[in-house]
Amino acid sequence: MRIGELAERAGTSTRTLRYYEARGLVRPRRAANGYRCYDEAELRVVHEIRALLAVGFDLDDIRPFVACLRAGNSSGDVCPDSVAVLRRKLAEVDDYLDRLGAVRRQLHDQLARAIAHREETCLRTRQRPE
Amino acid sequence: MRIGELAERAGTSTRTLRYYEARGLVRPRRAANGYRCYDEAELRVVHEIRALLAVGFDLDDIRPFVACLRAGNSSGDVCPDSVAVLRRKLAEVDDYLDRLGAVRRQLHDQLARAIAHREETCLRTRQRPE
DNA sequence: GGTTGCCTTGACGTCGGCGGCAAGGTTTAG
DNA sequence: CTAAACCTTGCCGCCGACGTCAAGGCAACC
Repeated sequence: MRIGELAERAGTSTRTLRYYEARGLVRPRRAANGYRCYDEAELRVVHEIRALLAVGFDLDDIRPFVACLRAGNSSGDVCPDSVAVLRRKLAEVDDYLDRLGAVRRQLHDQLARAIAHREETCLRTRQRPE
Repeated sequence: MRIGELAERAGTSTRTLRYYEARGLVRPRRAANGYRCYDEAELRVVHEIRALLAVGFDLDDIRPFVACLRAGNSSGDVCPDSVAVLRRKLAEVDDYLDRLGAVRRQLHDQLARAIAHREETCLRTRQRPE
């Protein structure tokens, strides 16, 4: 299939597919006229890329998964390199969750104090005669 | 004080201070020779900016806090606009925490399945003679 | 032959918070 | 007089995943 059809079936743009190719993630054959020519397997690859991007991976991290799929595995997750990336990403997410939790607590406290201060000021203002 | 001293006392760079000025967050007077001239209050402002940036705010969100400080309040948090931003940011963080939690669960499951699959394959390989 | 709709490569724009450099002016100390 | 250490404005670079032209080639249909 050509690039337009793949883009539509994968729910993305032709620009995106060319970008993935430039980054070495997708390798279409070329027709005699120079047109890119993708087989069905590439649809699967593009879906894998999109799914991992949506989870927060960058394209470099996704490379092992694509290689794993290309090696004939039913899932891109099962190869050692992929598992290593999954472990690392999980650790990164855990880390980020911690920091974001701390941020949440700080924001919450900051907000609570601000509101408390406003209540106080409001009371004092009402007490003050005119 | 001049820009170099403020930068050092605030723990940042002169480039950063000029950037904040370009974004309208800091307004130094100018000396006769054109040099920027900051008073003590600006140090406080810069600290406020830095603290909020560290929490994940962008410069536009920080503007109300700076205005609040400049209005003479002891904290940049207590003005209505600041409180509104705090509320919104807290909601955004909560939202992001939810999504990141979902991502974490997906990564965890994905990793577990990949490892399980590898165990299985490993067993089958050992069973197969030679 | 002309139009339409694919396709190609190439190159610049986006967003945010700066870093870094260039080319020059100012002030102070020696 | 000169060097050092400030300061000024201005402009390009960065990162990542693309969007958005521009200029042109190819294929199919009327």
